[in-house]
Amino acid sequence: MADKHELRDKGLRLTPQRELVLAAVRALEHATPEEVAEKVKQTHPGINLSTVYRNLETLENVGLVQHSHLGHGGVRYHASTEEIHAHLNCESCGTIIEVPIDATASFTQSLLDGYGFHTDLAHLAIAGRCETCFNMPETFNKP
Amino acid sequence: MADKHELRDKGLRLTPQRELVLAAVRALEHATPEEVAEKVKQTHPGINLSTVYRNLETLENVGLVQHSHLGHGGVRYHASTEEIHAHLNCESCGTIIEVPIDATASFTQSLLDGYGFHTDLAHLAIAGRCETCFNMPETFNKP
DNA sequence: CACTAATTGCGAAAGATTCGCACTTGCCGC
DNA sequence: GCGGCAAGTGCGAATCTTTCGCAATTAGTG
Ligand SMILES: [Mn+2]
Ligand SMILES: [Mn+2]
Ligand SMILES: [Zn+2]
Ligand SMILES: [Zn+2]
Repeated sequence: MADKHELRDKGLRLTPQRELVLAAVRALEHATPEEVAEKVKQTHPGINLSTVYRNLETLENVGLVQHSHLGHGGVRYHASTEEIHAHLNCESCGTIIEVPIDATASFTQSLLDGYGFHTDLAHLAIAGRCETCFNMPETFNKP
Repeated sequence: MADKHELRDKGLRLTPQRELVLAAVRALEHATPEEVAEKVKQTHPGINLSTVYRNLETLENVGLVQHSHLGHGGVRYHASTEEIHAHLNCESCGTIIEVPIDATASFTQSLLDGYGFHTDLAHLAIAGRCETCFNMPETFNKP
């Protein structure tokens, strides 16, 4: 559960909705706002989807959660942790593989050297096919 | 402009709308369906947005255009060329830097070796900040 | 030129996210 | 503890983007 103080410490009011949204993001890993709402409804059935959206934005502003774009679907939220990671998103089965950011360091460095580009690999996923799906071409969903 | 035969050669009917959509994608580079429609309207004001969407899909199915996701905004289409490229998308100013795919080969190889993941860097952009925007923090648009 | 299937235009529908606004509630000071 | 007020919530409507159904049009074929 969300520690009572971490929200207050960020200057946020402590509401049941806000606590539950944060807890849901932590529990679900890479959840859409819709999925977060679904989870929160288990404990607080009356919560409104707007409230979920607003709290996700608020929690992101204070750094407790982050969003990323995994591809066709909508935005997904995950809890901020000390270990930043990139997402490898299989476009056939939707599996997400997390890659520690230092496994990508030489690549991002080369983009900096070659193009002056400061890469944020956490924000957008890297698309592709996982091993399993790659070996079953008939399952290829159109990206 | 679009060569009359290339559409027929793909088994597609040659309609003014279809030709103009293809020409617009080629002229615009990384355009949204909306932008494509806007461009086509200069020559063919009556074109319907649905027709643009349908033609983009059709042209993609025969390989003449491709879409990619640059981030928050919607899908963008560009003409298929022999040189596949990844997109570096500056989240502040929207600039897109194209990176030849072989500049990314050692990275994608490392994802294959480490995770069995077959990467398609053309489909989703790589987010970050261009040199200019990186040096003017006040311009940071929220991603 | 006539026929048929593909394509188009149009309006409505669907899905995702945002907004306006009146009502409620957490929090601060007294 | 209590009151006041700004922050937060619920609700419904508005937006924005993309898709669909269907009747009318049109490209391609012979
Ligand atoms: Mn896609
Ligand atoms: Mn984003
Ligand atoms: Zn997969
Ligand atoms: Zn920039």
